[in-house]
Amino acid sequence: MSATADDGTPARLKGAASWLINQVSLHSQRLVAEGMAAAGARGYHYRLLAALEEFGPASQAALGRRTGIDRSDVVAMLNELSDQGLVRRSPDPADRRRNVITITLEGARRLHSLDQVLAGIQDELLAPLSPDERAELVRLLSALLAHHSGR
Amino acid sequence: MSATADDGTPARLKGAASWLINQVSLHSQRLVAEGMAAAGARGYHYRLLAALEEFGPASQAALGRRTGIDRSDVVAMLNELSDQGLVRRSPDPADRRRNVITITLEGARRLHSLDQVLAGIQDELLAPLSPDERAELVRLLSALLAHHSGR
DNA sequence: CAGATCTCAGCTATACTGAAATGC
DNA sequence: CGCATTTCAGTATAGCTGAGATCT
Repeated sequence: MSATADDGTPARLKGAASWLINQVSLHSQRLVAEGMAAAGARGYHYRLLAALEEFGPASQAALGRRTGIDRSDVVAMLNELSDQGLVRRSPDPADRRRNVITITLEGARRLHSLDQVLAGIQDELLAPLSPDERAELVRLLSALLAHHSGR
Repeated sequence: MSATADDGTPARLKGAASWLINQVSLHSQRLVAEGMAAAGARGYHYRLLAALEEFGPASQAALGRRTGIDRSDVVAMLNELSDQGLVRRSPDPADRRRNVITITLEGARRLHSLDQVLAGIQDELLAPLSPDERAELVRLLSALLAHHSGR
């Protein structure tokens, strides 16, 4: 008798899209977390820096909306980023409730180096798929995300 | 000027498979958690009941391997399931380190009702996709999972 | 002795909630 | 006044680690 290393997965789970997505997401999150950690960053940092470079200086609330990061976590992440000199936080003269967050030169440099890290992660994550299959996967997932985030 | 309800997502993120998978997984997890909670259960409960019905009575360690649930969490989940009378925990006479976990009649009944719940969830999750697209998505995700779990 | 099993206590990261302080 | 923004404190969950007790 004795078990082989892996006992096999219940058929019900192997056929369920929800199970598959969650399991693959686990591997994906691990790859991102490890890759970012090796570069001294986090997934959240990348999201925020990307939003800042693409859309320019913004309030914390706008950043949260764009990146899907909770207002509360935006505060903590910007503390870390500004401690590292990657962003600047200054009061908005036009609306004194707000802070204007600006990406620094060093922040942009860091973002571009993280771009390389993330590209490597995509390649590792999608390794078994052909270019056509990768594009198809992105298309299908985008359709799901659009449907569920526009609720 | 002025922001619309949604500020848009950075292009870098929209094109990254890792981001898409994680975002869709978030919706998926929410749907599963809500559906199971409405039926008085949890995702972990379904996984364990499914493994027990498909492979028969098993030790806790084997259950953990089959369902991807940590040994430590298996303990807590089986406490809940046996409190509800859905499984029975008895010492293994052949190996006194082990417990033999058996699904009860009521456990099997519960599993079948959760099958219906989960089918509804798949349908909601994959709503915007055609049957062919759903099959293709499952195929692509299965390939990714096979690649990354066989490391 | 090494190694497997079950259990408990506790940790980390992600995502989120509630409420206060401030300003529009 | 209602509403938005920033901040802090705290919650929930999943996944995981370490260690002890027991047994093969």
